[in-house]
Amino acid sequence: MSNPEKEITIYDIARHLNISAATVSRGLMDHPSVNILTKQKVQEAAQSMGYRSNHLASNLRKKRSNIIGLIVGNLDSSFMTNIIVGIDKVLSEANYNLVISQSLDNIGKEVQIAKAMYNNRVDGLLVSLAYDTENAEHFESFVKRGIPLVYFDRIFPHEKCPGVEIDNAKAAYEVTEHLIRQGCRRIVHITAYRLSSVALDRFNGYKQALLDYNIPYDESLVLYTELGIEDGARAAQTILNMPNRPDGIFAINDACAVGCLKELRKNGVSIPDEIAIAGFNDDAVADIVEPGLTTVIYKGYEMGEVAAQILVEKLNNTYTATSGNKVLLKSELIIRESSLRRK
Amino acid sequence: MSNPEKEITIYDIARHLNISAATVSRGLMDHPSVNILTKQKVQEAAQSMGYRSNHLASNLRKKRSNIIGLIVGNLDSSFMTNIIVGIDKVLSEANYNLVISQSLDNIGKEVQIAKAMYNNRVDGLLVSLAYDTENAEHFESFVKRGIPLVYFDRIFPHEKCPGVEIDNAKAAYEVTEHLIRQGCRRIVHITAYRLSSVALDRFNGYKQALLDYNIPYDESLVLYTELGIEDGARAAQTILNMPNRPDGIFAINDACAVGCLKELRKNGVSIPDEIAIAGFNDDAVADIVEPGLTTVIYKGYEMGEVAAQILVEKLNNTYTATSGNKVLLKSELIIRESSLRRK
DNA sequence: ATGAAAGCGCTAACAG
DNA sequence: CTGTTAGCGCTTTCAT
Repeated sequence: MSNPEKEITIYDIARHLNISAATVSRGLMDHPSVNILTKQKVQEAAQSMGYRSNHLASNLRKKRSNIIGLIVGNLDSSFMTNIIVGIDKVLSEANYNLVISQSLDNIGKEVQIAKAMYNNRVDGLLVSLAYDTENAEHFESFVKRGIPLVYFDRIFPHEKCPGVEIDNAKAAYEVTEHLIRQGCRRIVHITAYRLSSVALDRFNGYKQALLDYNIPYDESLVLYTELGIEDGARAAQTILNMPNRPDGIFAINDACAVGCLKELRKNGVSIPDEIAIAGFNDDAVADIVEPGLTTVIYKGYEMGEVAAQILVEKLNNTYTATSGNKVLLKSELIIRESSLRRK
Repeated sequence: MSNPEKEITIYDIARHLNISAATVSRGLMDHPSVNILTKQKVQEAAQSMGYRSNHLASNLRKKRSNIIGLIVGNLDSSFMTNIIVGIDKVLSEANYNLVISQSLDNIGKEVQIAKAMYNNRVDGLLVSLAYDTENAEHFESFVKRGIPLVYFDRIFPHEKCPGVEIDNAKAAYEVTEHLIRQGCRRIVHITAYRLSSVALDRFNGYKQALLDYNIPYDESLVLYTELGIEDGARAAQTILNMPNRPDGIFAINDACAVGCLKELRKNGVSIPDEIAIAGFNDDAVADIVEPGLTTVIYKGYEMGEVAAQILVEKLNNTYTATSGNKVLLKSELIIRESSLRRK
């Protein structure tokens, strides 16, 4: 079973062509100082002899793995799919391999993955943190070794690690403003149990909008949850039991918003007339649920591309930090029926 | 920037302990013929000196990349997420790295990915084919070189390549049977434009159920689509224009079923009373749409685990083929309101 | 139970 | 422009 045709090496080509292996190597990698004719001969021979380069050997020699690690909370969204497509495009053009792991939004798993990637000698790292990650000590080993690390979406502010994200505060401000303009005065904010930078920024956007529109901030209207569909349903119960029932809800993700919306309707609440609802992310469910969920969309593809591009630049030492080491991408409010009141 | 502490090698440990590098190597990999005391010393030294093994070097020596390639149509589903978790569990225990690529259900991209993985010298391959892949010639190079390949979910029957899937025909039979028992007599079947093995099996299950229940098979009730949400909506239009309107729909995926369901309702069709609908996969949307979509669920985690396990066994040469080289996993019909008629 | 030595296939000084 | 040479860090005969 295990004797397929022998692998061809540069030595075989060298012998065949009566030149040195070094020249073959140079010819293959298109080194400038090789005669164009020799180059041609080498490349033709490689082709016809069925040569494929041995990355293991060249990587060992160059002390690089050519592998980029990607750590995300969860792969299960079209947003993340698009991010990966963007990343993949940039990295494959730059000849890197992508090793993907999902932390399942579990900080313990994230630590473990980081360690594994460190031992596997990835050349660089792209990370979107787990929901409940509050510090980034488990990534310090990379920073210390000078292995570049770029955060995206769920970032951790760090002097050495650029972050690509949207302006969460601004987007959240716009969502809240929209609800206010629809007439909402008591707006519940459903956020994460532990305030990541993303959650915090959105929280601040929410508060700022209230402030600007002279609506008092009411602490009792902020609900801290795990952000799953069921958590949304649970939040709905809490809301139903509130003495002074709110007239608007802004959840920081769609799953939670949808769970909440469905539960409220099940209990006879009219959406958006009694309570208007908005989410965040534009997951597939946002357009499927009835009524359609108002939400914030942002382009994963672009985010992946930008993050990967920065990483490649860091790997090539051509990266020049932007101010604050952050890149902000555009996002957009999508208004659907869950928040649109007929005047 | 790039002078972090020097990497420790087995030679450093050897020197430190006044033994040979060979012994260190053996000690580190727990070789039986090494004195237990020496082993301890080696492992302690490795620990305290901050050693991490260099996979690049050992891989070169062992002529293995330690990388498994995973090719899927699309990462965007909780089903696929679970598959990957299952795969990841088995492979990381077996000390393999996972490189993931998505073909975006595009056969051209799939061919390109296969070639890249071949050149990157993956040790093995796990593949779920793109929707429109009709042959597997682009994987023959792997077979020829004796690189093990295991298909899952969307498989291509091949003597050398085991496939892990569910009993699609049986599941489709059960869906159709359920619709028939709800009183449906004219059941539309929405399937893929190109009949993959998965689509074909489901198609056959559908036909068999009709046969068993003495319902004539009507070719005009079979709709060939691209299976997206919008394609479902388009299918709904086709159905609305049918002279003799059907009373049941069985789509082979949920996205398409949901698109169809929403469009029918928009046109005033009562679901399930006028038309009952069922899908396949239990995507998140199936439980969000109203009415809830009847569908087929199967455990991705298990499928990933089994496929990866088989691959590992093939890599260790301990795999013994099952009959027909196929493994069938369980699936289950989930009945929701989209097909449940009150009697 | 341990060591010496060779070599996996490639790249990068250095020399010419 | 090309060749020589020396490793990258590890594993593995073959000795001892």
